[in-house]
Amino acid sequence: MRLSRYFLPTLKENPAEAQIMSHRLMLRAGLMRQSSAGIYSWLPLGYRVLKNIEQIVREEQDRAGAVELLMPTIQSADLWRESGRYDDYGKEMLRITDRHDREMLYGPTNEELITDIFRSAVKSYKDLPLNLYHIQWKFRDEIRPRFGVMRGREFLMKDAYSFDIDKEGARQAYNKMFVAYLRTFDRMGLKAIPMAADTGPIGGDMSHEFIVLADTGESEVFCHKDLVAMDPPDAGIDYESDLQPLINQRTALYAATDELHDESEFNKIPESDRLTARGIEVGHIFYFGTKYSASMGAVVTGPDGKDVPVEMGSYGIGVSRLVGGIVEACHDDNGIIWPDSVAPFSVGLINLKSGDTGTDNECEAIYAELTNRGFSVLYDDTDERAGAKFGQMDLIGLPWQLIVGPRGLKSGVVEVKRRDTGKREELSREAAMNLIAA
RNA sequence: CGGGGCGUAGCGCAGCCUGGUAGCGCAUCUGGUUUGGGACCAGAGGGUCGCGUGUUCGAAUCACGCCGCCCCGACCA
Repeated sequence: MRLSRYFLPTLKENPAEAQIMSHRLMLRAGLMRQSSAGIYSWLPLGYRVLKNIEQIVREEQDRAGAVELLMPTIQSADLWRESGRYDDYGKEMLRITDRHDREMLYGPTNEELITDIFRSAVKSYKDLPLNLYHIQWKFRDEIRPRFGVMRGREFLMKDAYSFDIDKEGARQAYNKMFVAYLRTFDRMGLKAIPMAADTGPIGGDMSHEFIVLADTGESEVFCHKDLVAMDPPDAGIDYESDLQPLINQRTALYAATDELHDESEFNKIPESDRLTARGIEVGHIFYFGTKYSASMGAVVTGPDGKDVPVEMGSYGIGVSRLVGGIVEACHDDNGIIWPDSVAPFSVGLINLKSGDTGTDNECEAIYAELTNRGFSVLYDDTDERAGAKFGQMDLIGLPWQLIVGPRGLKSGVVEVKRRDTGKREELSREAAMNLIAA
């Protein structure tokens, strides 16, 4: 993409309304714009990041055996009356009426809808286990939206719903999602730590929040240091095998958010292994048994010929929140530092003297070859000053910067810079491209 | 919803107290000089001062009402 033909409205100054770093950087780097409180437009650069994150989430859900579908944003109130939540949900639910005065709502979550789909189509235990998910916009009329996309009212969420014949099956479904989440967040360059969460009336140990460590996170978290160092499960992991030992290994060590923090338990950890930090909740998984299947009549016939309500769980990932979460965790004084896997472009190509035949030709050649090799390149072909180009490129945080100027060309080199380490090298064109490709 | 703050050019702000021709920096446009870390000179464009009502000869400025946005609390991916 040529910057001169792109739409990338960056800002040199901090917008007054943005208080935390990720919000400021997202506005300044031209990723998104606020359209009203808690509601954002995604600009081209931010939309690319959002899509990249969404795709990683999708790939890991698919790998774990979940099946993607798409449910609507607008739902009928009738289903919510069946589950009893139409009244319970309160003002957080955006309620609307259509032209015939039918009561509708903008979905804040989809348990009712998925249960309805399930019950109308699945009748036998032989069709289980089943895990259905979608990635769709949700609306929750938060009392106070804040921190940009970290707590918007409209947000993109992946929500998966598992259906099993019994509790053992539900546990395996839960464990699959647990493992998938570890992999998902790791692929985005995040350290996400599973922490026990309140299980509500169901009880048990099957609810976890996944918390990304970031200095400006919303909640304070306490955990054993070793949890941070653990490697994610391998891509080749067999999701049909018994995952419980792996889960046990991840949940044995102390980890809690401030709500569930137990100071005396925490103090049993040797002091040097204690970690107190701040975190952002990016995922939440839980098992809720037959809460919806019982009230909504989602039953399957078991091997004994008797109908039983299905055991369910739900598994959320805040996709749009993750954009903010990643920026919050990955930035420096000069701007964002995207992890390679979610970066909007992998290479920023800077022509230091646009209009100069030498640098123009060199950049065109590099641009063409990198593109041919499958890299996404943002080519700054504008006639801005060098300083402005460098500043903007650091701000938007692409992993690689390739800098082409007349000075280097004289000696046959271009400069390659890694955004995360700041390391620069002067290399021949070919060597530079090989370095990026490696 | 309770408490606090803000709304003046695309962005950041001054002016308001003490009413009298709407300002500054950045950005934008034109011409020129520049060009390796957010340039310089000269010129130009851009505003129903959030909206409404009132007070007044006269309102960005005073009063009342409304709307929007931000921050602190309860809620959450």
